[in-house]
Amino acid sequence: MSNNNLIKGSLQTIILKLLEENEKMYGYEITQRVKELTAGEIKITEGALYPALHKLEAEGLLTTEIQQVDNRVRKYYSLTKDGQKEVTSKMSELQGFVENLQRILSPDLKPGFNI
Amino acid sequence: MSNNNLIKGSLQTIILKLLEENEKMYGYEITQRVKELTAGEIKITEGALYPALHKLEAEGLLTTEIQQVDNRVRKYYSLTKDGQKEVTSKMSELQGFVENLQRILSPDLKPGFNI
DNA sequence: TTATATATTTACCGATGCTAGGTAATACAG
DNA sequence: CTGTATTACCTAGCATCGGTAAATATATAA
Repeated sequence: MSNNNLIKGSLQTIILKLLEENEKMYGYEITQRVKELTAGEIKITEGALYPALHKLEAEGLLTTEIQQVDNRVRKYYSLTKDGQKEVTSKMSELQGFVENLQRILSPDLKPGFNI
Repeated sequence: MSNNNLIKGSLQTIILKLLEENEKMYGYEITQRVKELTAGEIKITEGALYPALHKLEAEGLLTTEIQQVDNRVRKYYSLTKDGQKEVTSKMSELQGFVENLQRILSPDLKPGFNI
């Protein structure tokens, strides 16, 4: 689905942040939301997403809850307390990185930046 | 030197952009410049930098020129014409990515963004 | 002489995401 | 009724990218 080699390292942050905003999402929903938000420019592949979700769950940052919808099983993910802390941490890490990237790539301007 | 897993995919862009600005740089110089610009927060490791430089050279985006400085060999890199085109391309790609990241991670604000 | 800074190189490793396939139910078109 | 698309999840194996750590070599300071 995606040929974007830049996502590396930010997928976890994306997942966590979306779950911070939505409280409860299932995998497929996440892929669709990201597609929507970026007008189809970033597509999270299932091969990347599901292993990432499982890893975050194994780390105790997410919990799951299975729901039956039209005879179809849906697995909802939501943040644990550790997960909530981690969002903040990951977000500021990413913000810091983008700021540094800016310092390297745009030597002229050094304004405040928020993400 | 670095534990930043976010650089993935942007190292080439960093190298190319620095060479666009400086016209001629050697490897060690690049690591030091990045360190300076980011107050030591981003450190390009040699194990990442030199292979990347060799790859860019093999792709015809960079050319090299050896200089003797104090009995020490220094390998200067500079952009080829293809390299100059590639900087523009890579920069807008990265900018586009950061914009998309913003749309995902900061659902509130959608201002113009430059990098 | 030992450590530090400059300067380049490379073999091997680890993390992360992608490809491509499987499973399964629903819905719609031919 | 069959094929295709959509929804929804999972995973083995691969590819890419950067990091670790070591080697090599010179100069300089402690």
